[in-house]
Amino acid sequence: MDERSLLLLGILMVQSQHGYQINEFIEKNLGRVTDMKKSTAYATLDRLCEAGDVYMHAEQEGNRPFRKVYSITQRGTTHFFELLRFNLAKADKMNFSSDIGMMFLDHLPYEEFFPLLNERLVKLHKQIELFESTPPHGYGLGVDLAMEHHLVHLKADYHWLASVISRLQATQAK
Amino acid sequence: MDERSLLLLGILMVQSQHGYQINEFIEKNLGRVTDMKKSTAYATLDRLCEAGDVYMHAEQEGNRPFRKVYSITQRGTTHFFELLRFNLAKADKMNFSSDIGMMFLDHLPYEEFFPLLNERLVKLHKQIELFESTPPHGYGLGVDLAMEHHLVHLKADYHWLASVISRLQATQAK
DNA sequence: TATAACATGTAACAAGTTACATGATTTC
DNA sequence: GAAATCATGTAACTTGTTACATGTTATA
Repeated sequence: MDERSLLLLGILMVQSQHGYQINEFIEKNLGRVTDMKKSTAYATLDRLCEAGDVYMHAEQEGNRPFRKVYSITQRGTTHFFELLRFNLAKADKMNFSSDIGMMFLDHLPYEEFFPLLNERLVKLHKQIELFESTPPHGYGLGVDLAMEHHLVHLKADYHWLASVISRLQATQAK
Repeated sequence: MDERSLLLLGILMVQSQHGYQINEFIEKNLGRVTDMKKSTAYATLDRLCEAGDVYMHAEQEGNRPFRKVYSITQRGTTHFFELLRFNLAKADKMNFSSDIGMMFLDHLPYEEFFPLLNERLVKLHKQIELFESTPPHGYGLGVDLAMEHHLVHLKADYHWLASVISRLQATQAK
């Protein structure tokens, strides 16, 4: 919703782009930061257009498929800064869907939940490796910080889970 | 969706309860773990009923408003364990809406973003304090672990943000 | 000549939220 | 007698996803 708009407006703050281009940029570079899908982006761009935050004009080079090029308007720029300020001052509400399962851990015997948690630990480890093997984009300080933020939480999650597993193991050993 | 069902089934694994009771339990004790709203719970209970995971019977004590008491069925129990195993083995996909804003930090001058990030830091601090001032529930190992998990991420977020602020300050000072 | 990449969308669906509606009973 | 608590919902809306539809051009 608001974050989707902020994302699109922010991308258009750099330069005018057409929808496909925007979607590609998101897919290739921001897959970790957002999960917005293409059709959502197209629809949101439409909404921003209607709201006057963004201005669209069609372009066509030769016989290539036509494109809708979006540019941010003055109004959109103002809106962007509003959304940005709000977003930066806001503390994320974090809720982790895995906490739901965690709460009911007690219903499974050790032999059951131990391999399950280990499976999760391995998945987290792979995500971290993937992250660390990817070089920084160089799209600017902000983007790098966002990536760093993500990594911090991945690692926190990993270490916590590892500690849970070893504590549970210790309890079991008694 | 699946987590909502898991949550409700898990609550009913302990004992049969009526909707209001379930909602109250969630509101009072699990507000940190889930953001499910009352009407969603009622609707989900209906769906679980239709699916045969849960069995409903109406009760009325004297003249008090009637209640729908839900009990988990054999099928529901099986389903609960399926959902639980899947949930425990799963790594959360984490995306933080605040990362969107972070990415565009560069668009604001230091004098602007510094107080905004500080405002966020204060909010995080308050959340952590609130968390730590609340005694553990004693609803079991799993619930305590889920709370601990939440706190771990809050603290990771806090420390990261503090480090970002001091690094940005250092850059600025040059 | 097939298929990947370019470029846009729509329609149907699913999930969840908000705000409202209802009505009894206990408490102040 | 008013307000809070008990107990349930429904209808309208928002948001987002999935899967499909369309047609061109470069590449293998």
